[in-house]
Amino acid sequence: MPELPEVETVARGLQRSVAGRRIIRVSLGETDFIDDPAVLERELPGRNILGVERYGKFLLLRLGAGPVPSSARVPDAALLVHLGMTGTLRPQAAEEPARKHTHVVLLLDDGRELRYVDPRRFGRMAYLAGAMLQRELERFGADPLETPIDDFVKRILARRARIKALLLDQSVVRGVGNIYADETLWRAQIHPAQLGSRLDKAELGKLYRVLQQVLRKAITLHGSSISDFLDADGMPGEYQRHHRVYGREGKPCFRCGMAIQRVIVAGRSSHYCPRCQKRPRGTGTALRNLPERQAASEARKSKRTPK
DNA sequence: CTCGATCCCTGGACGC
DNA sequence: TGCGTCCAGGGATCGA
Repeated sequence: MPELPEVETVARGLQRSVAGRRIIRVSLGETDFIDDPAVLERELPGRNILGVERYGKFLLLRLGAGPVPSSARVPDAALLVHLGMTGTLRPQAAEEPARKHTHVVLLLDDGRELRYVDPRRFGRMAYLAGAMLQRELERFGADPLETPIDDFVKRILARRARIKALLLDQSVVRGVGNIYADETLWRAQIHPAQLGSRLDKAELGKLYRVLQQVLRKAITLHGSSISDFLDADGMPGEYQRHHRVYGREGKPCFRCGMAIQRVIVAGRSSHYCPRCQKRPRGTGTALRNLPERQAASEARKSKRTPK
């Protein structure tokens, strides 16, 4: 579940530990999560890692020219790495035995290996350069920590989906995932199924501020370690101790004591307080996934799934 | 445009 | 102890 704060944590760690290093050799294991494995093997050896940045939920390893003539004009190039649910990217001593599910190993010029390990292979890796890289990055929306409030508001109001879906939509804002969406909505006291376009100015302002607060606080605590997230130094994050709703179904709301509920909104489990986050008063789709309706939906589902 | 459903994948939780 | 089953989740894709 690496989201923006976790990816930021990893990016900072890698910036410290591998920026400036040169990639000597590439070894691949399973490659079904790599856009084009052959391109990695061809393009990475000899390239310098200029720096490591976060871009939404992606790590961006900026790559230098490598062994091409210095007269040649080299387009911007980068290795994009999405950690999916269970991915880790860490430099390790070459002597250290490779863990199971190690799929990409980049041998560095100092003898260490930058290893990508991902049991579920929900991640993604791609080498992109020039216009291809540009086009790929443009698919994504605004960085929630960088974009001004007017732009944030404009992006929400331009759509008619539920606010939870909009926060998760990487083309609206990049980097927010299920945990931080739920935590933000609880703190902003907005129901996840509320239509984004129905939020008033005050609610949108609060949402914007709370989202930034939550993400910034999580970054300072090195993210949330739910199951196995570790930063680039192998250390767990601490933000999970600040979770108010995520993973707290049935437990009392920190604000009012009511039991936290979990429903499916936008296809994702969504945790919220039914008292603090008032249900949408609107019509139509906004009401579809409320708990009382979900019971009926569950019943229907199990009926037509015999075995 | 937005929705739900489905697939991908493995490990961990759970029931028996 | 050892099965089987379910579930988690981001993102791509497809049909409604």
